[in-house]
Amino acid sequence: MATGRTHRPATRSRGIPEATVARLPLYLRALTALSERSVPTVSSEELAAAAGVNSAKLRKDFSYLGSYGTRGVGYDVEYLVYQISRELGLTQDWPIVMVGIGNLGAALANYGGFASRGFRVAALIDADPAMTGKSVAGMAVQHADELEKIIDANGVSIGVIATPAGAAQQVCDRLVAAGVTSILNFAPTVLSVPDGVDVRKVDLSIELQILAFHEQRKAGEGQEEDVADVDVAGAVDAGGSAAAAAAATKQTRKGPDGDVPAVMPA
Amino acid sequence: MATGRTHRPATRSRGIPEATVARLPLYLRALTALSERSVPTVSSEELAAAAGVNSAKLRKDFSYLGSYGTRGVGYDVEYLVYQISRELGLTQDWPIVMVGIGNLGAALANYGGFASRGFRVAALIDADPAMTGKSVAGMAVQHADELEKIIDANGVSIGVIATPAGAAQQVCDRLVAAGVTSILNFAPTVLSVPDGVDVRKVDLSIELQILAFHEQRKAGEGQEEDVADVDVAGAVDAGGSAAAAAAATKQTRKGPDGDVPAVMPA
DNA sequence: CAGTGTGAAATGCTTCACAGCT
DNA sequence: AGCTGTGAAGCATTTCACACTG
Repeated sequence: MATGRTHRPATRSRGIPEATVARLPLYLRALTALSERSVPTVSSEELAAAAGVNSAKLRKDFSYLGSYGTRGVGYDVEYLVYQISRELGLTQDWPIVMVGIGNLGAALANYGGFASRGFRVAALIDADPAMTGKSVAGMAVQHADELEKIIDANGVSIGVIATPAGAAQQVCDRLVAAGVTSILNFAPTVLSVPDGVDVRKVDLSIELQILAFHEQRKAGEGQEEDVADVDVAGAVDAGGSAAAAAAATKQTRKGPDGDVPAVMPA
Repeated sequence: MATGRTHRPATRSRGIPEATVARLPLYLRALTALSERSVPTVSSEELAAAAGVNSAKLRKDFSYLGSYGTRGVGYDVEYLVYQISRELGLTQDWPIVMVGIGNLGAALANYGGFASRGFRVAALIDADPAMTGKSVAGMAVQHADELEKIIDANGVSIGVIATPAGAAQQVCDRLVAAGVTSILNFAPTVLSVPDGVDVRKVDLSIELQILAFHEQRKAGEGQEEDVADVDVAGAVDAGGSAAAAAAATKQTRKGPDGDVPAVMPA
């Protein structure tokens, strides 16, 4: 009890690991699918396969929520759906505002996944007066001036930012000042927020870059040691940045661990 | 997932932790911004702040790449941009195909962040014949029939799936069969792929659900023990699922650790 | 039995703190 | 003097393996 932790007193039992929380929506989705097919129960093995994780992890995850299974049988689908929904806070209604109704914002507004899970788009907001009044996803876009009023009137505590990077921090500040305490950020910027405000970010290009890293590595399979220049898919070089090449010469760079100095224009 | 022999014994020096790889794009973004402002060098402290991480972590991350800094001074911005780009594989050109040009697909096609970082959209593909030939982001949408041909002709190894959930696995299979080995999946489904193919997923509603979890918890701040029903922002209950309530009664549920049975319709 | 729930071991990641270089 | 680079300590997460239960 009273685990003298600095971040979050976590009374006693409410210590659900962040990694587990991040997987609950996944389980929920798999369970919802089963529920729609009227499957009454699942084993940890089956559900884990459907959610794309391993079964030991799933059982451990569920153990943080309580003992919701039946030994020798498995889990009751409907019951688990309810428990996880409740744990995630989806049994209540979450009004959200979306700021920045460009291509991405419109796509998000049209995205069905929100409404189906307790989220309700209370307003679409854009700073461009030309957008005001336009209908997106069956909803009139409102001007940024209305932001505070809308947040207040609807008791909004979650905001979604889909503006260009340059506007994001400013929008964020206004959201926070108006009472929003959770932000989902699609703009490619680091947002700074006061303590007590949560920010999660989704950066589309970051994901691709991570894939590129692994993809590049695949090409260099088989033999290592000679990291020289394995060229993938016919693309040889494309010389990243000329300035970088210049800067490179003035430094005593050292490869990974005394390895080859890597491909670099002398 | 059967970790066959895929999971890299790390020949010796090439053991860059996954967590580090995931942060490299972040550093790169911060560095690019500095570079544009013609800042010549940064300290780990400054760069860490710009990237939103702590400086010890950043230094440790960089140490996996090599010794690219100068003690007493910091890191040369241009040089580091180059090194990270190279490590991520961004000094080469990555042709990608995007499948599913709905709202989200169009948003992605228009998203500037790709082109700026070595990625080149080789083709936009949609299964709907009505979309064929339409121009999106200055590019003609092509029909799904062309998929294999396009992948082959362009040497595409990265695919982006932005189709509805129902079509995703099928599209995925075709991509893989045609030679794609990295997939970025926006459809809310678990994709199964053969060994050697990487999948990363972005699920918009999952992120919101995680925020909701933390948001819900904030409301219960101050006193614990009585988890009864702290109502947030005026939203009282909204009784999740009637079916779940029914299912609930037939089970000897046990709260987190013998805690209150939680709010639940008798 | 079959399948959950969970201590305990293994692995991975972050943070500390300081030696060592410029 | 200042700041990087890194062992070692501290946490968090995953995996193992098996006692326990319906």
